[in-house]
Amino acid sequence: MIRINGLKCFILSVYLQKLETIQIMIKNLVIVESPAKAKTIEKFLGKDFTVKSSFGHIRDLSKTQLGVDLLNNFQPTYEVPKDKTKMVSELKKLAKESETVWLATDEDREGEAISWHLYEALGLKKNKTHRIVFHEITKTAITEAIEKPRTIDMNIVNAQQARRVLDRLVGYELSPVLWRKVKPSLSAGRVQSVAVRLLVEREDEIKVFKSTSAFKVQAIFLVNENEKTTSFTAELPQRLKTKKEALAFLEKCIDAVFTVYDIEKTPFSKSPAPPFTTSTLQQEASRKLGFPVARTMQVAQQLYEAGYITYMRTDSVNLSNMALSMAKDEITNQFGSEYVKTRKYQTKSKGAQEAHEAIRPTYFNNQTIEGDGQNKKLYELIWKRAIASQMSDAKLERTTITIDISTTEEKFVSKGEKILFEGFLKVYIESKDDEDDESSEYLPSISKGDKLNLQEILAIQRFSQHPPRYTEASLVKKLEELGIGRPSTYAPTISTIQKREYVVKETRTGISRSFDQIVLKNNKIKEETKTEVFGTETNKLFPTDIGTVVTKFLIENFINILDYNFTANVEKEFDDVAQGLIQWNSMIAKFYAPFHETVEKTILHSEKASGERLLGQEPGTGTNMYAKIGRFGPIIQIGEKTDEIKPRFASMPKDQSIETITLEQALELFRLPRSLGNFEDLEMTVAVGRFGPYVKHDGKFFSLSKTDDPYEVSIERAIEIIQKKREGGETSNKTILKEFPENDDVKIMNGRYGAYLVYKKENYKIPKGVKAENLSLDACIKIIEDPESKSKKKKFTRKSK
DNA sequence: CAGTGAGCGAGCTTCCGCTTGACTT
Repeated sequence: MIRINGLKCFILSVYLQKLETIQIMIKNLVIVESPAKAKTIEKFLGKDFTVKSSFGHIRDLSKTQLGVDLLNNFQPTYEVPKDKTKMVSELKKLAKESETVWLATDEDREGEAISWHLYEALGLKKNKTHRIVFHEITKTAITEAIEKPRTIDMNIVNAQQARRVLDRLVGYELSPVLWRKVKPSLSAGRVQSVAVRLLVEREDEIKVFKSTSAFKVQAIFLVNENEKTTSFTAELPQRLKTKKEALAFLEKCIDAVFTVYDIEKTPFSKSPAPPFTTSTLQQEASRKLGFPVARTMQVAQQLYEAGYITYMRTDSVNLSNMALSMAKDEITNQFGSEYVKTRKYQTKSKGAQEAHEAIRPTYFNNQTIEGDGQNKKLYELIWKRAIASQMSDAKLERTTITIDISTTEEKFVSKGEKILFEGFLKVYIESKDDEDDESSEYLPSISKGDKLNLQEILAIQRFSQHPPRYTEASLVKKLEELGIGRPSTYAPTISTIQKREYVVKETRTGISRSFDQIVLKNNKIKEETKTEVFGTETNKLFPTDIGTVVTKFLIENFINILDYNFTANVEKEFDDVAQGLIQWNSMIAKFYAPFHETVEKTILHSEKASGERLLGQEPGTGTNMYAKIGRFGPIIQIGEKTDEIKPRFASMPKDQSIETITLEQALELFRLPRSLGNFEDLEMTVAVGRFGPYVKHDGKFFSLSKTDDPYEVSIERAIEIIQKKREGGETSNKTILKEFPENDDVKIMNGRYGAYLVYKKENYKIPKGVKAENLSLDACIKIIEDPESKSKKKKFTRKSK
């Protein structure tokens, strides 16, 4: 016994000793921002280095308070957010046990600030802390960085504090003004408000746009070539203003002789586009793959975490030397050395901070990857763009054929392009195959003086187009051009303005319109009127009534914040702070004094902004009817509020707007709620709520289906809906993946976030990597018993009452 | 969360930039 105990003691003491040695064994603790980056770097650095990540910022201003001391030089108060406390205390512990701490966050304003926050929050010691930076994740870059550490640059940190405090002051003072003057829960900010403004002003341009029409004239000629008849198209360079002019021109062409007057060949070359940044990736993925910007970022994040691509939130087009040589090798192997042209690109976008490389494949020899369709497609797009950026120019030749018309001075012109050397187009042409193959104009080999056979001449009425509405991606492009927002915020900004209901993303089909077409064929002129659908907008951003009213209110009262150059101007001052030329708090003071004065003035003197429009009078009573923004969104109001009269209200459906709704449409809305009669001695009423049309009975709600019209639905149908819902019981709208006959307390359900377990009305997470369908009852019970898998119920933050 | 449309009143909403999971029917 004693011996056994002794052995146990011995083992225990060895174990404890080992634990101790492990604890003091951390020589170097390196902290970066992203866990994926930490993993890569750890491999380069070897066992003397432990690499951890901060998961971005670790401290911020309070969410519920201003967090800026207005009476004390705008001194910010930072706190560690709840979801970061655990991670921060772990880092703190590790830092204490380490000989040296290396702060290796990004080399930009935010990165410098993260390092400073780490230094403060972890209580680091000056003599054992180093600040290092690298722009590319390669072994040489990292070892070089370690050889020249520096200290935290407080000027840059202060520039970040200025940025943070300014955004907080603007956002947290402007938003409450909107709550009072427009509608509660709205928001305003340096970035989002300008984004909405762009959409509102584009909509205004479209409203005042007057479409004009002119006739485009096209001739199709037939040519005999290698004993085959081919055709090609030529166009009149100028458009004809009226139908009369078009007719007169075609009449002149009757019996005319068409001769090749001139053939001109001009060589030119095309260069590839630089590799992707966040913004250009979002644009291309939207155009070529139809991805919304949020999806592009989700997929890119997965590619990054899997190690397939470099960091996806970047404003830089720069490639590391290692990447350049890998690309060169890959191009040489695949296409030959004549296709190689190593290029260094310069970032042109305003306010770029270039802490990272451009977005590129980690290894260029992976032309494709394993994974689902979306991941594969996005990866291949990134690969092609990066590879093409390192390839030689394409050499092309443009041919212009001018065709003489014997009966008039005008001449037809035909243009075509021929590729002499593909260069980078080799990579793009391959990708074009699966798209609709828009064959570039083919020009037959003809010579000067040749007579041409006319097949027909077509004069088609064409209309000028209004400026295009923004897509998510084109809005990002515009914001980037203005220097507003950062790679990490483009996608969130787009979703914020939609969440606030300033903007909706929609596909709206155009309207049909008629146009004239005149054809000359076989020396006969034929006139036709045709119809086409024009102006269809697919997945475009449209400003809502709320967005429009809020923007006009902000422009009227806070034009300097809504100014397209506001960000660019303050950025210049942030730069001055970063260089130590000015103090950050005096910069903020200069901004804040007049800004705050305007806020106060607006609260006191400005009228409520509701976008109110008088629609007309209610038939019968002659009472005024208005469309406006109410406390909960757009409404129709009948009558003004006085001491005696309470006006009547109805919410406007989402597809109608204050500006276009008619009196008749508005009156329709007051037919609801509508009583349907009794069922089981209780009244049924039909109305439209937040989740669409419903029947209310006995205090319960029953949704109408999409095919039911709330204005027309019958009493029989309503009863049917109620009974159907009752039969369906509780689980009607949940999908059960698997049940166990031997234990009906346990169920595997399929929810919005994937499969989960239900046991006696409690939910449990299924561990990652486990196929839910294959789980046995025993396995399920094991999961249920594991305290880790119990899903934490989120505290309901909304206060009752 | 299936109404409401004010303001004596209770209490709340909100910004921009860094980062990933956790979220739950």
